[in-house]
Order: sequence, then structure tokens, then C-alpha cells
Amino acid sequence: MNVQLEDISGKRETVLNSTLALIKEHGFHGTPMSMIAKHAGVAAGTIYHYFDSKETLILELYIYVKDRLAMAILANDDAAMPYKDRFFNLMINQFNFYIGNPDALLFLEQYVNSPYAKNYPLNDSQIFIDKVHTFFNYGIENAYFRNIDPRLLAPTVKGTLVAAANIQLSQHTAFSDEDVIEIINIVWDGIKRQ
Amino acid sequence: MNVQLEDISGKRETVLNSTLALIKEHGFHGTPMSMIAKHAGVAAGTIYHYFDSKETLILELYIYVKDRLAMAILANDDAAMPYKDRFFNLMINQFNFYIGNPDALLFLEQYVNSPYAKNYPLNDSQIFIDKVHTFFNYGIENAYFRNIDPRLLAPTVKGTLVAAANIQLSQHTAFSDEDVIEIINIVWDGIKRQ
DNA sequence: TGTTACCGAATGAACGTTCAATTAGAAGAT
DNA sequence: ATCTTCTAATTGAACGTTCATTCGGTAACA
Repeated sequence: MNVQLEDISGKRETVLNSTLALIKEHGFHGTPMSMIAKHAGVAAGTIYHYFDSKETLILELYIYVKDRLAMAILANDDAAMPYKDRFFNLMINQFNFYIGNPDALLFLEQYVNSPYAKNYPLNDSQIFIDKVHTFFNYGIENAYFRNIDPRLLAPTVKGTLVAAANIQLSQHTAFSDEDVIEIINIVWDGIKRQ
Repeated sequence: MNVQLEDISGKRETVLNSTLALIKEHGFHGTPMSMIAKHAGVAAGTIYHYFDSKETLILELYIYVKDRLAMAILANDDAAMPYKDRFFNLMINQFNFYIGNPDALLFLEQYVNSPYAKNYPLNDSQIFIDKVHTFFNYGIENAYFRNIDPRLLAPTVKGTLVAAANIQLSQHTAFSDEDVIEIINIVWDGIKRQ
């Protein structure tokens, strides 16, 4: 398929990207290994050189996507800036990542609600845990946020951003920068210390 | 299986309830028709007397569950009460429905992110649309809520409640009534007209 | 010459669906 | 009440397909 991509990233990443693209269209179980092989331009057997099974392929794809999400979220983060400004920057980055990678958005949403996530709860991106979780924990410890169960924060934030991204993607009209700020204000006004 | 339930509700509902219970454990794909048949105490062929295919079984199960969710949410709603009080009542009802029906919660979350929802976007509960959507539209028109895209409201609300319900279910310690109110306050503070 | 990467046809298990046969139940006739 | 007839409900073995995975072999490369 995409020879350039294949050349620079190797067949392993080519397979991961093909799987991501196909799952967007057909879902986990509408995507047979033969289809992935064809789309990636490799033989079916080759996939098993890099992944033990379809199941581990999905598990590793999740880490791969989540790593990329974590790095996108953290772009231009500056610990010297006010916490609220950093929060808004991270949220904007997250929104833009979803808009720029709709297949990743769809995959992540499917994954977290699938038996994979339930059966392998420890399978997650180390980068995401180290960096993004740390950022939120800092906000909790320093009382920028309401005094609530910290595990409520992330889903509250994510739910709104994902909803907004899905709306923009399903229509073909984009939210303005001001709209995005307003959306993040919904989140911030909900979770900030009142 | 459950003879009492079967007797009063008929085999169609028995099959629906078995499917719901099994999907919670094994997911869409991991739940073959033969397993549903066994769990429901009917022959495989009998399922096809009530449903055209596995696909339509899932589609009808979604309507069935969403109808029950809608009715649970609307319990004790009183149009004479202040809008904010009605809102809190509906949210508490929704949270309690998730807690009391974890299999429904898991199914709904899986469904909305599956190819079913993408391929059949018009397949939804009429009760839910008539009653719950109407309630939110009223809040938008009468300026109880921020002036934002109305489709952002529902996912924002749902995301937080679902997150809270999942936390309570995954641990085995319950949120207190005050905790639940606090959670709903997060939602309300985010979306209310400031 | 040994090792790694890659191929793709073959395999075998799993699964959704069908269907010919059986039973249950309702309606009607006597 | 009893028998007859017709339809709907139910069964589960069998079918055909799909799909993940295997494996014997070939090429690349060190």
C-alpha cells in the first residue's frame, strides 16, 4: 500500500496502521487477518512474525495509539506556565489529536468498552500514565480541582472532548477556536475548585 | 434457566435477557448464538423464530435496553417542580439505573461505539427521544443551559455519570448520596448558564 | 552457512443459519 | 367432552462459510 510509510517505519508499524484504518471501517471482528494483510501489503503469515495472535495485535495497537495520544497531548507543555493555562493547552491538543486522527479516536472508544480492556486492565501506555496522570494528580494535590474521586476527572474531561470531536467529524463543519475554548470551559467550570 | 422469568415474559424476552447477560461477560463477538440458546434454555433454531439474524437481535436488544433506561430516568419526574430539581432527579435516576443494571451499562457503552451504531444511526428508542430529548431541549430553549451545541449536552452528562457508575461497580464500595450529588454538581456547574 | 524475514496455500475449528421433523395449542365440528 | 384440523412454536443435527493460525519453503542478508 503506502510504500513510503512502509519503508520508513517497517512492516510492524505498517500492520498497526492498517489495522487501525480497517477497524475504523469494520470494527474489531469485521476485520479479519487476511484483510489486514492485504491492506498492509504483506502476507498473512508475516503478521505472525511480529504479533503472537490477533489478540496481542489489538493489545499492542492500543499501546501504540495511546502513546501517540500522550505525546500529542503534551506538545508545548511548559511547567512554568499557570496551571489553568497548561490545562487548556492540553485540552486543545487532545481535541486536535482526535480531529486529526479520527481512526484513533474511534479505535480508542471501541477498545475501552471492549472485553480487551476488561480482561487486560493493566495493558496501558506507560508514557500516558507517567505524564498525563502525573499532570492531573498535581492539579488534585494542589487544589486546582474539586475535592472528588480523582478517577472521575479523566472520564469527565474525556467524555466532553470526545463528544465534541465526534460532532465535528460527523458533520463536516468545524468548531471555531472560540467554540473549542467554550467546550473546554464547560469541563473546567465543572471540575475546578469553585 | 429462570423458569419464572421465562413464564411471565415469553421466550423472546428470555433470549434478550440472556444475550444481555452474556455480552457483559464475553462481548458481542465472544457470544455465539449457541451460547445464547443454551443460557436461555431454548434451541438455537428458536432464536430465529423471533429474530431474523444475530444482527437484528443486537439491534432490538439495544431498543429494549434503551426503553428501560428511558423509563427509569423519568421515574418521579414532575413538570411542576423547578427545572434544576427535575434535572437532579433525572440524573440520580440515571446513576441508579446503571448501578442496578451493570450489564445494561456495559452493553450500551459497547453498542454506541460499535459498527452497529455507525451503520444504523436511526435505530433508537422512541421513548427516549420523545421524553428525554424533549426535557433537554426545554432546558436549552429556556436558557437554563449554556448556549452551546445541544448535542454536546447529552454526552457531557452521560460521560460523567457513566464514569462514576463504573468506578462504583469496579470497586465494591458505594458512593454516598452526598457523593452522587457532588458528581451531578460537576455536570450542572459545567453546563448551566453561568 | 546460518539466521531472520517473508510468503501464501492448507488446515481445522468455530460459528451463523437452515430445515425437515416434532410438538403444542387453538378453533371448529360432532 | 371428544375428535379433527390447521397453524404456530420448537427442536437440534447438518451445512456451508469464514477465519485465525500453521508450516514448509523461499529470499535476503550477515
